[in-house]
Amino acid sequence: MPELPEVEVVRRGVDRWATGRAIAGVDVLYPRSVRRSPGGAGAIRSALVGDCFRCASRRGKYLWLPLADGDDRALVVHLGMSGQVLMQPVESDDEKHLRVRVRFDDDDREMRFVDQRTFGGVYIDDVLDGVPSTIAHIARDPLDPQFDRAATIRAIRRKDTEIKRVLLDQSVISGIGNIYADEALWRSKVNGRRSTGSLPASKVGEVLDHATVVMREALAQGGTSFDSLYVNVNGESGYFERSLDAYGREGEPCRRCGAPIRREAFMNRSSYRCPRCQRSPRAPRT
DNA sequence: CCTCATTCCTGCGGGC
DNA sequence: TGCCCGCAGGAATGAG
Repeated sequence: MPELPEVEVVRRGVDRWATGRAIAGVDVLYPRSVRRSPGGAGAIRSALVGDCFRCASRRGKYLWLPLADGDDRALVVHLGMSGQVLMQPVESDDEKHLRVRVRFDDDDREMRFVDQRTFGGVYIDDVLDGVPSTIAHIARDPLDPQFDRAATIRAIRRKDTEIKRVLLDQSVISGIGNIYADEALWRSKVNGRRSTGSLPASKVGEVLDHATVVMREALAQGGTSFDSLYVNVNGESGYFERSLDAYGREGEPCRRCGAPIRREAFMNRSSYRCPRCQRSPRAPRT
């Protein structure tokens, strides 16, 4: 499940291998994957062919590739649940779930958007003030140099809801998904059901800092794996099995206190927490 | 304005 | 052995 670290790995790979190369063609093999693109496959093709990507940018879990000649337009990529971007030799077989292919004039590798569950997609968008218009509502992520920690703490505490919900709210802070939310809460010893109002600003800051650190650590691990030419532009950070303390560890002992990690339903998905380190709030929210 | 449930999708694995 | 069903969850959407 690509969250900020995985998407950043993809960004680095694309930035390195796909920019500056003249685009020869675009094949859309599955229209659903371009459903957010006005004009569909044809519009994507006419926007890209003959142009080239200037660089690869990212905010939260969104990636975009600004066009060099296009008047401030970009190809936006969102990986959703299962999206990958692969740089593949032109002669290699299509992946089973290959959705979009970008071919280049040179003979080097082509860029492939592969997505099994099709929650993700690619689309053309206008760039306004440096950000595609469709992601203007996405807040800056903690790895953004212009991320405003104090303002984010205020924004979180302004919300009248549970802390985990806000961590997942991309309009408040972006890049955090279910996995890193659980990890940050475990490190902070905070139960995700705690209401934002019941947490002092200092504790919210602690959660934020843990989220930042855990994502940096994941990035440091994932960043090494894409160095090969088979650009691991696929969002696998390798962080999963090795270093997670809470997520997916139901029944396994908490690495701090030994109590078995508990899985609970939350927002139509799962939350993992230590029942001893992350006690339930005393009273239900009123 | 704000919060929250619903919806999209398909492979996998457990249970029978 | 094979089928069915639950589960995985990011984020747009519309209801309340």
